Amino acid sequence: MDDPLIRFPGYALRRAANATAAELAARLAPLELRQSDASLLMLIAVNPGVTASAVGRSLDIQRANMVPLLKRLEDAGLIEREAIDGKSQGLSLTPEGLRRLDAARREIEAFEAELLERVPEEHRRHLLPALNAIWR
Amino acid sequence: MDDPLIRFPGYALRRAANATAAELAARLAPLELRQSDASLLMLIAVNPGVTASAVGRSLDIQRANMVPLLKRLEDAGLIEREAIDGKSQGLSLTPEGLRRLDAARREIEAFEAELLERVPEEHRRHLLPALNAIWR
DNA sequence: TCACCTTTGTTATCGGCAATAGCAATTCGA
DNA sequence: TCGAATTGCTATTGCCGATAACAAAGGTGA
Repeated sequence: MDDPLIRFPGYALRRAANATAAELAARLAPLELRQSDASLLMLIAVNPGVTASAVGRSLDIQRANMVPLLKRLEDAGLIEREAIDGKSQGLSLTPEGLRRLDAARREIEAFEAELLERVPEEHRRHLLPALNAIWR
Repeated sequence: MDDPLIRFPGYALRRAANATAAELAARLAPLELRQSDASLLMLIAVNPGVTASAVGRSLDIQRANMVPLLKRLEDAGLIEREAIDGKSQGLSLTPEGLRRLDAARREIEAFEAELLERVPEEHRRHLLPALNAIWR
């Protein structure tokens, strides 16, 4: 059937994001991690002691939505929280969190490589800068 | 803070899609349309009499999820359903649906133009083909 | 120092989108 | 014609994100 939508970059963006989200989710599912979990672990790993709200700001996750996320990661024994002052809490990975992140990183690298392979060579180097220009 | 994620096309894809989805939603909200509504109307407009499941296949919306979507559009007086045979139903726009679609189309065109303007000229023409290669 | 504004973490709730499982009715095809 | 596939549907679930409101703590300027 005739599809007038395929000429819209915005539509293509939505479809591409949906498709890849499903694939990444499938890759991370065996590790019992969701995409947001993985990004959180990555960010905490390179910024140990970072505050919850700072991570949220960087990932554009609102404070309110960070709560269940962090709780799950903590319950799973992947992160630790330590009071910085009476108000803020510093986040860090547990050894198990680090192990899980290593596994996740392998999946993510494979996923990203596969994603890039799908786009024709002539367009490949333009993808990241174009996407970043849209939201950064 | 240090962000190791920005080098991942998959992450950029997710962020870009989220950002633009919010913008488009804001543009369509005054028309009381959601993104999925608008794409549905567009598809029905150029394929009058098309079947519900065919639209769903084209947009990758499962049959089960089409039901509330179509019901809302019908309740709003934007589409009509007509039995084709005992099993399928043909979809078409009402006059009001056509008017609403015209308004939506203006918003969408403006949104898409604005989106494209954001990406630097050298990358611009690569965006659509690159995205389509990812999901098509 | 004190009053005020901001930040942080939290609860509770909602909306949009997509997925799964299962069902009844109908149509299609070998 | 009979089994398989298709269609529309109900019900439920999960993920992600948004909003509103709150208490407690920190930061700041007069």
